[in-house]
Amino acid sequence: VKKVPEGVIERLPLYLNGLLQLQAQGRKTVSSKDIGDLTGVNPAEIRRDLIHFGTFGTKGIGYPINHLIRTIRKILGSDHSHQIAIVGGGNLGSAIANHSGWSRHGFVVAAVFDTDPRKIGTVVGGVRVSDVALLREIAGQEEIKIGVLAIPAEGAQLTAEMLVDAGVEIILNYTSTIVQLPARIQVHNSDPITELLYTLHYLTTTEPIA
Amino acid sequence: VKKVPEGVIERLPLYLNGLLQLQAQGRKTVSSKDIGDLTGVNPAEIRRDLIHFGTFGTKGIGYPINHLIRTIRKILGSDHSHQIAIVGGGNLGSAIANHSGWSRHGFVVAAVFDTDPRKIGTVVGGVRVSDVALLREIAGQEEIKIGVLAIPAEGAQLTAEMLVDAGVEIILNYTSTIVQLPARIQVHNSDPITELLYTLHYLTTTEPIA
DNA sequence: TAGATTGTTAATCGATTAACAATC
DNA sequence: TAGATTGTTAATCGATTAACAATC
Repeated sequence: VKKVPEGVIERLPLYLNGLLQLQAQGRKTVSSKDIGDLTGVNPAEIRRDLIHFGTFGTKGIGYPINHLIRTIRKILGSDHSHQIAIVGGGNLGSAIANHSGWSRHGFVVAAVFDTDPRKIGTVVGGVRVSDVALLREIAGQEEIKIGVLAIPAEGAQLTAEMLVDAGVEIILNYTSTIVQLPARIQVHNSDPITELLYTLHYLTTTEPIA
Repeated sequence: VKKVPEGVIERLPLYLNGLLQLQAQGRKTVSSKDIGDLTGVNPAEIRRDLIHFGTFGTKGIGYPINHLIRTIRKILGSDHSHQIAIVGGGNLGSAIANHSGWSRHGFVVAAVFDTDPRKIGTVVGGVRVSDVALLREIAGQEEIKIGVLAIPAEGAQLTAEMLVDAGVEIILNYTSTIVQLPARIQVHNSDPITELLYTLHYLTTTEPIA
């Protein structure tokens, strides 16, 4: 097994989404061109990406869709289940917890935490909200490796550290705070403002502020 | 002016966040090493990135923080205001509308849309929720160029097309649907599940499913 | 057989990193 | 002067794309 570039792994979920969409349409076979049309990725790049993991295609025909989906899931690790914890039971945390797609990809929302006594004990996304003070204990018990930060920016650093203490290895950060954590922890920043900022540069109508 | 690689533009918002954090701490000057420590980007890369836009640094000293922040804002286009529309007034839409950081970066939440008659007319994030049927009219009036999809996956494609019809050029898509739009439209996918999927591959504990 | 599409090679392109002279 | 840090060059590395023989 050779080293697989990070870029390849980043594109696999995109391919998976596209394949699931095509599968739902009843397709049995897909070509790299089909996937390319749907995802915007160059077909040659898709073929090159897939070869890292073996040869599943048939010349002249394409790829068997079910087999390809299974294979990508195995590569990504979404063929078995992963527990996640959501910190923050407000609008954002609720929206994430109620997302309908988790189970389809093997994720289980195992815990939701908040500091607000009025929220603790209520049910969000089918899970009872727990006090953040119990984070370490519960996250340990439930073998949670993935944490979602859906809280105000101020508490991000401290809460991220608590998650790491509890054994979490992947953090999805919805705040604009840049959290400082050990290098082994994967932090994915998903703040809408930061995500939109870089797109502004490509606005065609760069209206001058007269 | 030479062509600036996309990667550079993508990193600028990250630098900006880091700089704002350091500015809040009272710093007047920063080195590329400071920014690198905070953002995880190689200092040499930061210096190379900045040179695309001119030379603002002083050898032996570093960069004047206020000037650098102003410059990055100008490059990105966040030095003047941009109206955004949020489609979906549920938990996710509300969370996004209520985000405290919009105004700090020149964004104005100008409209929130929903299809649910019970939501239309209520106030979310300081904005009255409008019927999606009025999307085209209102988005045109308000000169909205940025739309956020905070709705169930099923409606994503159709709603995205409505946004484009109304003149929107940038779409932040929180659904897992891959939307098909003209190439000139910038779509940024921010579905939490898709974002988490690729991180799984790097989980240290790749527990086999015995 | 003719058309389609893979797997693979070759060519290009851009991004990353290290290193260091210039200079505050 | 000594230490720090930029701007810039050079070397490396990986990603992208086009092209095509192989083959269903």
